[in-house]
Amino acid sequence: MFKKVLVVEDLDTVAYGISMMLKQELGIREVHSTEYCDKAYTKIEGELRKGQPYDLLITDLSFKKDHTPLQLHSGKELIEKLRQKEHNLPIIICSVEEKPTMVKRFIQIDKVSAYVLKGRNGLKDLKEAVMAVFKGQHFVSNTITQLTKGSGFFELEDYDVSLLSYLSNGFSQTEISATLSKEGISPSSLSSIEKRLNKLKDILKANNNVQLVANAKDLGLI
Amino acid sequence: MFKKVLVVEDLDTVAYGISMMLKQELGIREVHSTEYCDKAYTKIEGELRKGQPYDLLITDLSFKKDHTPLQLHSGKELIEKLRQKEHNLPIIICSVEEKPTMVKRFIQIDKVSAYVLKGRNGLKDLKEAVMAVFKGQHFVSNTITQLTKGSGFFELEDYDVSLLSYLSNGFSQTEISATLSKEGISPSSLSSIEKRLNKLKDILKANNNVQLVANAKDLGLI
DNA sequence: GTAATTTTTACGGTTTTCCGTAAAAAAGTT
DNA sequence: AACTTTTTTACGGAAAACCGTAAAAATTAC
Repeated sequence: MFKKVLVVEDLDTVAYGISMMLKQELGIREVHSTEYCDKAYTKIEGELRKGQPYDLLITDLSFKKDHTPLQLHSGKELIEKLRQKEHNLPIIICSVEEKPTMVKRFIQIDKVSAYVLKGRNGLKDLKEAVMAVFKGQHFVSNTITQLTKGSGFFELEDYDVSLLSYLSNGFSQTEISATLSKEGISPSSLSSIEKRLNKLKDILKANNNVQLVANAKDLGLI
Repeated sequence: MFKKVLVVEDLDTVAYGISMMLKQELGIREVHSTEYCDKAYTKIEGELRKGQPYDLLITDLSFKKDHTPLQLHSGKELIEKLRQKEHNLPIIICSVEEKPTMVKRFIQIDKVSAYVLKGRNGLKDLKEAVMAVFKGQHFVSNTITQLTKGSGFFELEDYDVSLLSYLSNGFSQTEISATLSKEGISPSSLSSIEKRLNKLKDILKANNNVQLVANAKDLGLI
């Protein structure tokens, strides 16, 4: 089994739970944990230089902002920086996000070994994942593989979410159009934005932009 | 210290972490946990009938939906049903939501003893909360009390909240005016409604109705 | 009871959203 | 290459939101 594992997770409750499981149920002796991606990166580099590198990285994706200034704001950025700097240790992502396309991306491009969905079986899945990865195998939580098959579920693109986000921040449609075209993001015309928003109103069953944003908030999309 | 505690939490990682902490650090012998609010309710009732009631309830607020049909969909509903049925055991909420008005509501109306924010200090806070509640005191995580103090915490009238609520349900200002005058609620004129909404936009720092509703959602006003 | 103040309502003008239609551009097919 | 389909953009009119001003009504003060 792995001997030295780093857990990156901002919720201390979760970090504690994972660490305990790794130690008690998998008998891993050295389990370190940190609440920030920046610290995680320096730790990984540091231990490597000491000649005592980590065997495995388990990381969350989203981290709450607080008042410490950071370079790396998400698990995604941490992973990308690690791979960019040729750190090849196996990585397990442990997150509540269940977007199939993202998961695929992580596994194919960033060579992530496993994707565990935090949920009713999160910890059991993680245990399985660690064992699988130790054998050189991959692991993805069931609920996600199910999602990739049944495509009846609606999934919004980042573009749509950003529109909703702009709206919720008080931008008018005209202002959104101007902002997008300034940033070279397409489509950017007022007309296209209206069309997208109409599609979203249809999906989220809203009569107007106000209700649209309200419903999006309720669903946790923004 | 409490002797018999029920933890209601859908993420097994979190449930595991909390349970371990309660047992190991606070020496609580009987720690049960469940992933559904419905089960939580029946357990509480059941143990009470057996004459071995729980001393304390620790519950999350939001639960992921899966394919088991449920009566109680959230911690809020569980708590309300318990109080309605005269279950007076102390309750600690442990959630990621940090909406000041909600927290106040829980403490004042539902007689919740503590509100712990899941975050970098979630587990430490929870430990403190349990000890405080055992002494008959209240506990609210720091980050939340900061929010209630800092940058103006406003008490809105029911009228204002109902306006926001109408908006979030897709009503136009004209429709709201018509509805209010039909129900004999004053003021009901379009002009007055505009004026109120302008005041609200001022208070909640919003440029337009869309942002207004978004911000109101963030604060848990609606 | 009258004056002063506040609240509610009314109205006009400008901007933005909302909604349909349609052209222009891009992407995909054969 | 020619055609079809999809995506993006353009435009015009109606509805709604936005913003200022001001009259009417209700409250309060004296």
